[in-house]
Amino acid sequence: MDAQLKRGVLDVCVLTAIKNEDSYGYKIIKDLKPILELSESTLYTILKRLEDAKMLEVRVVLHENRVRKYYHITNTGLTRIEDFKNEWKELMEIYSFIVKESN
Amino acid sequence: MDAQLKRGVLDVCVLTAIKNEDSYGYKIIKDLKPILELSESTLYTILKRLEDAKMLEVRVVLHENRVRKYYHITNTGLTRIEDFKNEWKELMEIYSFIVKESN
DNA sequence: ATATTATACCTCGTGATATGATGTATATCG
DNA sequence: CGATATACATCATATCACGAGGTATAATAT
Repeated sequence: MDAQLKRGVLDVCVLTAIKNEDSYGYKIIKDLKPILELSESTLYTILKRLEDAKMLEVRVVLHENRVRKYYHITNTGLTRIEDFKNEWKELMEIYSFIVKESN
Repeated sequence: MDAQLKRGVLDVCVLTAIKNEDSYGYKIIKDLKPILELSESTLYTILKRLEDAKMLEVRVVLHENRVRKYYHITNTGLTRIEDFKNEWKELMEIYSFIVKESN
């Protein structure tokens, strides 16, 4: 999938992957795999960005001698998802324009 | 509208604006205004990029002592639009995932 | 025993790209 | 005569996806 098209949905996908149950990087990548392929470097960059933006809160857990960073979505993060849904409506209008003009 | 979400559709919008009738920068901005706001710096950058990618061909015309650059879409440009429509299907699946998880 | 794979994190450099600021020039209208 | 419309262009900046590379432990295969 085109990288440019991905940009608008990537962070919302990550937020969605965390929304119903706290999760951590490695698991998020596996969970999203059927929906959207994303590399570790991409994901960890996004997680950092979302944490800085206070859309996620982090909790470090030791699991079988390995560090796991569990992320929890905040209200700001939930708002981001809702905002996206509204932006999607605008995007649908743009798509309609493209299809309409194509024949 | 979020700049990141725009990125995936901007070039295809410009191609669509030119598709049925050759057009030029200034006119494209005005034509797209109801659909999508884009600045001159953005548009001219995109036109240059699409021309470099052989998706557009340019023809310079003198109109009332002012230079106009008319752009014509190529087969490569038309293919880009069709490719976008297929990518849109993938994007719809991602959107479905986001909505489904948000119940 | 040793090599590979899975789990789990991270950073750095690069390339693509949207956009504001700024610049040039002509025509028209108040 | 000044403002606005028409019409082009470039540069610097900021954002961001992603490959390449790094660290470390546990489980599985050879």
